Order: sequence, then C-alpha cells, then structure tokens
Amino acid sequence: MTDRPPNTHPDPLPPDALALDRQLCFAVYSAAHAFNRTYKPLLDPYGLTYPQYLVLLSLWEEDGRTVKALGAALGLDSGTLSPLLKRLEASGYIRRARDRADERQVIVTLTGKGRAMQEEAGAIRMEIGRASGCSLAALEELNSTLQRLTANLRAGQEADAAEGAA
Amino acid sequence: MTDRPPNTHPDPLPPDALALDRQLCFAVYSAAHAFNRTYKPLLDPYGLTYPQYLVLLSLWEEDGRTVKALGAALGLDSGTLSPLLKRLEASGYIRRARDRADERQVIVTLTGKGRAMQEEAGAIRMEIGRASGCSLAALEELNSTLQRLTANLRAGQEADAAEGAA
DNA sequence: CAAAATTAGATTGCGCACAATATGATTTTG
DNA sequence: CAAAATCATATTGTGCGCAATCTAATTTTG
Repeated sequence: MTDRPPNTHPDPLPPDALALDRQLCFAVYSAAHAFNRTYKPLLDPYGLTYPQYLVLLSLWEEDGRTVKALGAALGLDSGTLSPLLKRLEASGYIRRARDRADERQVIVTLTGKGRAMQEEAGAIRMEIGRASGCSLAALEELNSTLQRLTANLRAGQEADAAEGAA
Repeated sequence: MTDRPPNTHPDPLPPDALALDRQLCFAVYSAAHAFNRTYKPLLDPYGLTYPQYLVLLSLWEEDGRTVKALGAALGLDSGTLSPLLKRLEASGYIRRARDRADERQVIVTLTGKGRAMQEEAGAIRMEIGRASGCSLAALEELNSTLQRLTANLRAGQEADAAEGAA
C-alpha cells in the first residue's frame, strides 16, 4: 500500500475520457488480436501457433539458446515456455536438451524441419505486411514508437516493484 | 550469406527481415503484454482483470447491453465472454438476465458496485497515462494509427473468409 | 568442505481466447 | 401453422500467460 498524493479528484476528466476508443491500451489489445487472427490461417497449415512462431523467429536469429534466454527475448516466463516448447518439440521443430556443463539449463535447438521453416516464413512475412496495409516507412515508424511505449511501461513496473521492495 | 539460393522467392528479403525487433506484430504483442502487466497491480485491489475492466468501460458507455453487443464492442465471442461475465457477476459488478422480449438474449447490467467503480477508473486511467510516458497528442496519434492498422487487418481477414466461401 | 543462498526449469491453478459444438428461442418458409 | 433455418448464448477442448510453488543443480559463504 504505497501512499500516493491525495488525488481524490485531481482534474475533472473529460466526460468521454473513459470511452473505449479513447484508450490506447484497447487499441493495442485489439491490434494484437487482429494480428493473431491474421496469422492463424497462415500458420495453421504448419501446425504452428503465433507464440510458437515467435520462438522460431527467435531461434533463427540465434540457435541453441536456453529457455531463460528465449524468455528474455520474448518476455515470457518458464510457466508459459515450458509447455509451449514441449509442443514445439512434439511437432518436430525443435529439440530440448540439458546443458552438460550446467545441468540446470535446457538448450533449445532447431531441427532440420525447424530450419526449413524459415524459408516459408519469408512468404508469411510478406503476406502480413500486405495485410497491414501500411507503407514500409509507416511500419518502421509505428514499430519504434511501440518499442518506446513498451520500454516506458516496463520502466514504470520496475520502479513500482522496487518501491514495493523498499 | 548475401547470395541466397535462387529459389521461388519473389523478392530477396533483407537478411534481417525476420529479426524479432523488426516485426511490427511483435512490437504490438509486447506492448499488449506491457499494458496488461501495468494494469495488473492497479486492478488487483478491485479483484478485476484487464479484460473484465474493458467490459466495465464498455458498460459505462452504455449500460444494459447484450452479450452479443459487448462481444462486438470488444472483439470477443461468447466462448470468452460467457465465463468472464459469470466471474464479473460473481464478484458483484454486473447482473445478467435474459431479455423477456427475446429470451435468446442476455442483458448485462451494472450493479451499484459496478457503477461506483467508474469513480476509481479515472485515477487508474491517469496512472496508465503517466506510465506510458507519452504526451496526450502522441497517445492520440498512436491510438488512431493502431485503429487504422486493426481495421486493415480485419478487412484482410474478411476478404480471405469471403474468398474461402466462394 | 558443508550449509545456505541462488539459479534454471517444471508444475499447478486460474483466467483469457478461440474453434467447434450444443441448446433453446425466434423467424422464415412451404 | 409446422418444418426448417437462423440466432443468441453456453459448453468443451486446446493453447497462451502468469503467479506461486517445487525440485534439482550450482554458487556463495562461513
């Protein structure tokens, strides 16, 4: 229970300040769903889900990462990744093996099928780009704006966490 | 690595075109998670989740909507909303009742507690705005850009669906 | 070196999200 | 008006996402 400034009613918010279409969070939430739904028919033929596809993207950048490294790259924890990676292994895209040097760690490696999938990903990416209906420049601009926003939100969380631990 | 196999690739994608931080979808996905994590400590004291909060926002705009109308506003179907609304009812924010005129429909109505929560929402919204670290103008700009993107993606889905049905 | 602390993953439980399906109410049509 | 089609919602099954907890391996410390 942090004591915040006594802002019971700091400002009279505009009457429609709480309208759904005024909330940036909702615009982000909706866009995320829209991407998911657009990816689904493209990934279904390969038996992949969108988060599984993200893991493959991550491994194509650097194969042989640990679960922890993947989690850091994707912003996911082991509670999400452990079962997801099991499914990815069951469908033949990756293999998991304990690191001999440090048996706490699990190394995730692409299989031949996993590497081969990268060829298909180019077409998927093109299709998504087309579906977004934005110019390359607009995509990059939006991308970096969202990355800044995400960084700001994360910084706020860390600050609050530190405050709570103090 | 510059020379790719002369495959069926329409265009030679830049070698890092599949890098995670180049994917707009991933920026959106990450921002959505970041919002969720920022909202969580603000909503936890009220026993609300973020999607439940969205339902309340929607009802504050117009109370007494049907499940279908809520689904249209939020982009969710009954498979998601039915159990969510049950939980919202169990925690006392809403009531659900069959429409007497058309017993197929369920009308969702705010309780006193549900209406009272709107007072708290102002402070939550301010806190989120602060955490986003963006100016009002930047927020609105980003909001409308994302709304256009979402509309484009949805249009593509509908086109594909129509194509499949043809 | 042995005990304590830290670390990496896995597991459990709950809630969201969606496809597919089921049920019951209403509308359309023959 | 009765059968068929449509509609609104609920249910089931699968997968993501996260908090909390557990286990085993490694590192730190006394």
